[in-house]
Amino acid sequence: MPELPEIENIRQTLEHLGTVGRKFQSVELRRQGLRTPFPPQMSQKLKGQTIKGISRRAKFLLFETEEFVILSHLGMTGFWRTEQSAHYKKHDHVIFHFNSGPQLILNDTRRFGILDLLEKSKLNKSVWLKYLGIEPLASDFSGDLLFTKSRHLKCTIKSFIMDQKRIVGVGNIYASEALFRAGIRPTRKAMTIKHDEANALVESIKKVLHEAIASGGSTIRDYRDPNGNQGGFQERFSVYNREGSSCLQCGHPVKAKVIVGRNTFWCPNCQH
DNA sequence: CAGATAACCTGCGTGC
DNA sequence: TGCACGCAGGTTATCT
Repeated sequence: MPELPEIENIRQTLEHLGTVGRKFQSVELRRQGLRTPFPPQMSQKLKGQTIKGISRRAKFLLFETEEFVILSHLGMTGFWRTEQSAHYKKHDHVIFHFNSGPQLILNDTRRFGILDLLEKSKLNKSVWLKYLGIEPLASDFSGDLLFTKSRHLKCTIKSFIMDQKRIVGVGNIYASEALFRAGIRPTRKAMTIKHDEANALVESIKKVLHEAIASGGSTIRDYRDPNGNQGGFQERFSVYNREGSSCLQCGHPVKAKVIVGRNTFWCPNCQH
């Protein structure tokens, strides 16, 4: 489900809801795990710990306490929501109970998500974060960098920008959208991207991610922020999910094709 | 070894 | 109405 803009939106919404400062009473695990087993002794370890901050790395949400970091990846269908009463829904797998304020509930239909607990000092060495690439919204993510890193690579430019070992946070929606804005076909080999195209692509990635964050992310089916609100960026897709419809820029029909296992959309007239 | 594909899991829309 | 099939925001184990 969620790519960088959705995770960032969840992070900001949780902050606005006053999650920072809450103290854990218990953690209720309603099954053994998701994609991986839940960490042992989670409730015992977190009891009495206070959430000091909520940050994001790639598509991971990180809840920091005095001693630990709770690491949450939402896979395809995961989301967090707050709930005043103990009224649970199907696929509510984890409930954070605090000393005050609403409960925080992790719901994940397909269970592709991850929830882990790490000692603070072991965070950066953890297998989850160790191999992650550069943050696309960081100032050192530049056209120069993308150009240099993509030389001699035979993979498509689409799979390049979606590879979390290289660039983090860009998933299937924003890959198509960024390539459209940059005028680059997703089928191009990464090694054929010219220097000025690399510059345009990096600018497009940053811009599309910023715009998506500002409009609350994209809701295709499951995504909700912790208040239960849908995103708004799906109404502003240029190409994603628009196969056969007219390109908003030139009127040509939008094409679709599966690339590295994911459906991919582009305008054959605007993108070269 | 880089790159492509299958598998993990549930639900929903489509077409017969 | 029912059922089979394909497809969905991600990642990784397994192939070629």
